Amino acid sequence: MNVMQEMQENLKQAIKQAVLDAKLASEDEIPAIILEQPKDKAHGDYATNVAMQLARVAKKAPRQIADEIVASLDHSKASIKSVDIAGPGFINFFMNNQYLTNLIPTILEQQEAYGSSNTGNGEKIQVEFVSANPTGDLHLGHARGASVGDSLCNILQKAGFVVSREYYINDAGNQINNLALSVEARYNQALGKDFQMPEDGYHGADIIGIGKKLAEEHGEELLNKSQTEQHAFFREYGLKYELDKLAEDLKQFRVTFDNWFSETSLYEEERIVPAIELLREKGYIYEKDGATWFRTTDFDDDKDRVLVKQDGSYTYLSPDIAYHKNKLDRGFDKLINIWGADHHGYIPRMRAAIQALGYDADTLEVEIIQMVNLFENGEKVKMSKRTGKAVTLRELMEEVGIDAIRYFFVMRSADSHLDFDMDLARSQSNDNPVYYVQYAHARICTMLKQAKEKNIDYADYDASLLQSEKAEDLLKKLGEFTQVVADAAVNRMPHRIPQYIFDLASSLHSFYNAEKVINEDNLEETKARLALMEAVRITLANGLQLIGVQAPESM
RNA sequence: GUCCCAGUAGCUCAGCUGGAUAGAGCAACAGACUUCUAAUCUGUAGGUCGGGCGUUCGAAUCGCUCCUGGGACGCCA
Repeated sequence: MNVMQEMQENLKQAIKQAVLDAKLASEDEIPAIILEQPKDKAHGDYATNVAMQLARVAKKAPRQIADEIVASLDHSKASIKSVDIAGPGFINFFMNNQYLTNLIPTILEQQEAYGSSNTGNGEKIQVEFVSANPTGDLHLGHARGASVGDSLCNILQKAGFVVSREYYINDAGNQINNLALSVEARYNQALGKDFQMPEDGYHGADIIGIGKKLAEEHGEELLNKSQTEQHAFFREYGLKYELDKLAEDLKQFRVTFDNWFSETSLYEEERIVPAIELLREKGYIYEKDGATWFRTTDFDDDKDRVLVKQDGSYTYLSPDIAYHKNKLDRGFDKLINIWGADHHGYIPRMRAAIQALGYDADTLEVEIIQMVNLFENGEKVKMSKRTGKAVTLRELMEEVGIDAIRYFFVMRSADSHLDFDMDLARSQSNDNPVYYVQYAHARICTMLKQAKEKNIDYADYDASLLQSEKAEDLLKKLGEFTQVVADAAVNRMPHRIPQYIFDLASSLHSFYNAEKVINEDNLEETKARLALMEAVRITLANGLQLIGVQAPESM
């Protein structure tokens, strides 16, 4: 627990005690004390609505209850400076902000670790994200999933969860046959032959590239192989090429995985039949119309689902059940899947599987990432996988830059549709929020560098000299960081982080414009301010790290 | 037809486990660089929180209903 949380906890305890002392309610009638930070500073540092909540229990008017609570309150215990009663019955607390200065030594000592907590208590969470089919380039939707997924993982780790990042490779289904056929077609075309693309072929530029590469490396020699050999070759070659490219693009995007899980391995290790048989033993399987069905309607799905088709092959759900069983067998407490919005209809049957396997439905959480619309020159850019015209992550990284992409995708809540404005993301101007935050970091670096050049060592700073309103705003903001990270983790809301660091950067810029940090006529104050600046720098850098954005030392 | 997401300032969005006068960025307007980076700051203006009904001390937030936009409803993956 850091100084902020400790102080809030003390305050809550003091309020609770006051309620008891005033005999307004019994121990178990008291609701959880909620402290909020009022938007208006005139309403104090913290406020509680407990008097209103108790109105019914105590059968008194909220304001009268508030009066009685305040009268019983032990001011000395919780760094309370003064108390007000306002509005319909809010109790506003003005804190003795001396405690805030304790934050600076804490932050300077913890460095990269500042913001971490044990909120997750070591809970083991597996996060599966991106998992794009290895049949083409990553596009905007995947980029959003990658940004959100990776950031969420970072945040969870910082909040004390144990995280494993996983990518599920769909390398077994029909789409891989189509990939092989597409590669074959592009290879033949590259040799100048008239060769039609298959019906459900992949039209991306990457596959044309594979065809060309094969034509250069092998000439026409591949055509001498048998049909089966050719198909197997194109399949393996295409798959490897696509996977290497996916991993490379993601790595460049600063996203790496602990595990790449192959769907084919489920077949090779014969995990699918046992998974289905397990469900059969539990009575959730039946045969109808020559197919094998999973009775998902036992668990809130609107219709039952086929596992084995009439022709004996599996539907997509079968390996997926085996896969999730495997995940659970690996001992994770919680599974988080990050899916595109077009898969949301798939959630009920997957949760049914989790429950049929004997786990709580909420062992599996699915975070849905809503659609991304791309705008350029004020117009919506059409995206189509079929024609291969989609804007790829790679193109985007080259044109816009990784920092801006990652910031843009994480700054909005994932369940909102997102309009990605190419021109704004590309612009190196003050319209672009990512630069605003980075600039704050760079500004601090410049100040610290200049202090060093002037041989000002602030190791013996006295933080109690930071008494101005702007400095106090900054300190309060700094103190919130740990809680913000914990909330973002628990509620799976990575977008809280960009919001927070934007606010922190704003407080920094405001402070910077109001007060000169380096003032050689007042060394003591300078030292205190330099220490404050370093604390802000560390916090900004830690926040940026969580969302995979760089913290430049100069701009 | 059923289900999911969204509808908040001119634009893009926060706020949604119910709380005080609904916030931010951009755009608009007025100011601030002999000063540690003006990629900044200070201020002004801008709203029937899609509509209606309900729940209660109190609703952008919860419930019902309707409207609008997007998506999903395969023995595809």
